[in-house]
Amino acid sequence: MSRATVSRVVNGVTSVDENIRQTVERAISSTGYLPNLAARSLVTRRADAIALVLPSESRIVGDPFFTRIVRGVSTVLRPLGVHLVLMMTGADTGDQVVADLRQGRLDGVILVHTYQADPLPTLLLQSRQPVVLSARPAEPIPITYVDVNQTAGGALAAEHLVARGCTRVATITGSLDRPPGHDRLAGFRDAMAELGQPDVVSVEGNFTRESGAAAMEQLIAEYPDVDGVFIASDLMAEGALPVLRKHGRRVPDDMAVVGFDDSSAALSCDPPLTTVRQPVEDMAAEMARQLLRQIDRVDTPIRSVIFEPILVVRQSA
Amino acid sequence: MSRATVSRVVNGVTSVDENIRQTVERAISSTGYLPNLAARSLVTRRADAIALVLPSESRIVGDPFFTRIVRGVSTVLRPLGVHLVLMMTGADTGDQVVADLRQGRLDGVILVHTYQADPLPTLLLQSRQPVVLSARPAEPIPITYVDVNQTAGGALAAEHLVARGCTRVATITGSLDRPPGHDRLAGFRDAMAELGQPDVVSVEGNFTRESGAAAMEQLIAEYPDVDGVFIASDLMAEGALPVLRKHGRRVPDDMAVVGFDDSSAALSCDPPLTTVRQPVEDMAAEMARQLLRQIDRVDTPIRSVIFEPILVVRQSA
DNA sequence: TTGTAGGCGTTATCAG
DNA sequence: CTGATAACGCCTACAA
Repeated sequence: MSRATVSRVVNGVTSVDENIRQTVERAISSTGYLPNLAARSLVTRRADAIALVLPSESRIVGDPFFTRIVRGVSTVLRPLGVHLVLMMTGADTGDQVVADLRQGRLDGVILVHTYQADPLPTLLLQSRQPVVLSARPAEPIPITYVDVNQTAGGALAAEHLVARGCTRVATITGSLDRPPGHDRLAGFRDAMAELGQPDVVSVEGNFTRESGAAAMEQLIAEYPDVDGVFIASDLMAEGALPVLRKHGRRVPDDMAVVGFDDSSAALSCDPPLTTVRQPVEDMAAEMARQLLRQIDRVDTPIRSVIFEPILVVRQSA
Repeated sequence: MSRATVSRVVNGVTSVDENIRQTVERAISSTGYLPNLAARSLVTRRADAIALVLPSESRIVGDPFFTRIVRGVSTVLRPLGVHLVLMMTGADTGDQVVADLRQGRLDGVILVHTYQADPLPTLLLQSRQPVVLSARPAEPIPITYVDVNQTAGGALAAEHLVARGCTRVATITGSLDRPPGHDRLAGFRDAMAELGQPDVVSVEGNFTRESGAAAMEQLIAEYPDVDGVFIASDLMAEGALPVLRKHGRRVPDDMAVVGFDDSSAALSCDPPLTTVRQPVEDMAAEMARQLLRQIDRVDTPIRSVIFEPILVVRQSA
C-alpha cells in the first residue's frame, strides 16, 4: 500500500475504499503513527500557528481580561490544532513578527491593545498579512477589528445611576485622546442628556489607579454635592474608593459608583463594584475567527465586529 | 554558488571564505531572503517552540504572577527565536501536548502550577520529553523543577512581625496538603519558635479570598488578643482585611498583616500589603534555561533550583 | 480508486 | 573551502 493512500486516509479524503481505509486506520492506531507537521507545513505552506501580541507594560496583562482573551481565542483555535504563540511587545517585536510570518512560522497575528503610534498594524497591512485588532484603532486605517460598543457602555452606566435615584451625577473619564476614553464619555453624556440631566460634571483621568484617586479628590473638593459617579475603568475606581472612604462618604449610600471593565479590581474593591462588562471571551473568539478567515483566503474584505456590553450590578451602585 | 554554501553562511559556519561570505550576505540583504523554517525544522528535527501550560481555573492567571512568568521566559526565549506556545489546561491538554511533541511541533514543556493529580508530568517523563515544573510536585517524582524557598518565606514573615513588636502572633495557612501551604506554615512556625514565640495560632484556609475572610472571622472570635498575622497568600489577605475593618481593628496598629506572593491584590489592598515576594521573572527564566538544556541534550540530569524570596514592606505591617 | 514520481526548502555527508 | 547529492516526511498532480 502506498504512502499516497495513507496520506489520503490521514487527511480524510473521501475517495478511498472503505476496506483499505479501515486497514490503514488500524495500522495507524496500532503503530501510534502521527504525521510530522514540519513536513506537512513545508508543502501546505501553513504553520498552523498564530501570534497573540500583547503590550508588555500594560495594566491589561495581569488582569482577568487577558486570561479571558486567551480563553476565548483558544476555544476557536484548539479544536483546529492551531497554536497560539504569545508575544509581549518589545523593541523588536514588529520585525520579529513580520519575519516569522514570512518564514512560514506564523499564519497571522492578533494585536491586542496596541498603543497609538504602533507601526505594526500598518506594517502588516502593507505586507498583506492576516491581522486583527482588539479594538478600533485611533487612526482610521482599513483593518479588521473587534470592539465593544463603548458608547453603549457609557449609556448603561448613566441609566443605572439615574434609575437608582442619583440627581447630581459626575464622571471620571479615561484618556480622552484614546477611543475608549472618548467614546465612554460620549455615550455617558448623551444618555444623561436624554435622561434629563444634561449637566454632567467630568474630570479627566488616564486609566491608572493614581489618576482615579486624584480625580476623585478633585471631584469631592469642587463638587461636594455629587451623589453618583461613572468611572471609566475599574482600576481608576479602585483608586477612587479609598478617597471616598477617607472623606467619610459611604458607597453606595452617599455616592453611587459604576466602573467599567469588570476586571479583577471590581471584585476586590470594597464594596464590590457595579461595572460594565465586555463579553471578552466572545470578542476574542470572534477575533480568532476573523483571522482564520483571512488566512483561509487572501483578500477577505475588511470587517469590524461590535459587541454589546452588559451591566454587572454589585454593591457600589 | 551552491545552496550548501549559502546555508553555511546563514548558519554562521566559520569555514567559509571571507569574500564569498560577503557576497552571499550582500545578496541576502538585497533580496530580503529569509530561510523557510518549516524546511529547516524538517531536517533539524527542532520546532524551536516550547509550550507553557497553565491551569485554566487558576487564580494564578489573571494575576501579575502570570505576566511575570511570561516575561521571564521570554527574555530567554526571544533572543534564541524560540516560540512560546500558550496552552490552558483543558480536557485533552495532556494528549494534545504529547502529540505536539511527537509531531515535532514542540520541543519541550513548562508546566506551571499543575494540580496535584495531573498525569501530565509523569506522562512526559515516561515518554522522555523535556519538561520543567514551576514548583516542587506534591509527590516526589524525578523531575526538574524551579521553586521558591517557601519555608524561608514563612520565616521572613515571622521575623518581620516579631521585629515590629507583635507579641501574640497567628497565621492563616493555605491548603496544608499542598507543598506551598505546608512549607510556608512550617517555615513560619519554626522561625517563630526560634524567636521565642512557640505558641503560634493557626487557622487553615485554602488560598481563596473567601477562605481568608472566613479564617479571619474565626481568628478574631477565638483569639481576640492576636496582634499580628501571617496570611499565606495575598488573595486570602484581601479577603481578610475587610473583616478586620468590619470588626474595627485598624491595620497595622491593632493588627499587623503580612501576605505572600506580592500579587496585584497586595497593591490594591487598603492598606497596601507587606508581603513576601518571589523572584518570579528570574525563576521563569531559569525554567526556560533548564528546559533548553534538556532539549539540547537528552539525558540531562534532573535538577531542582531554589530561589530565595524577599520581603516587600508596605503599610500593613 | 490507487500508485508513481516529483517537489516543498533546508541541512548534512562526502568527495573533490 | 566548496559543491554535488541525498535525505527529511509529506502532499499532489498525473497516470494507470
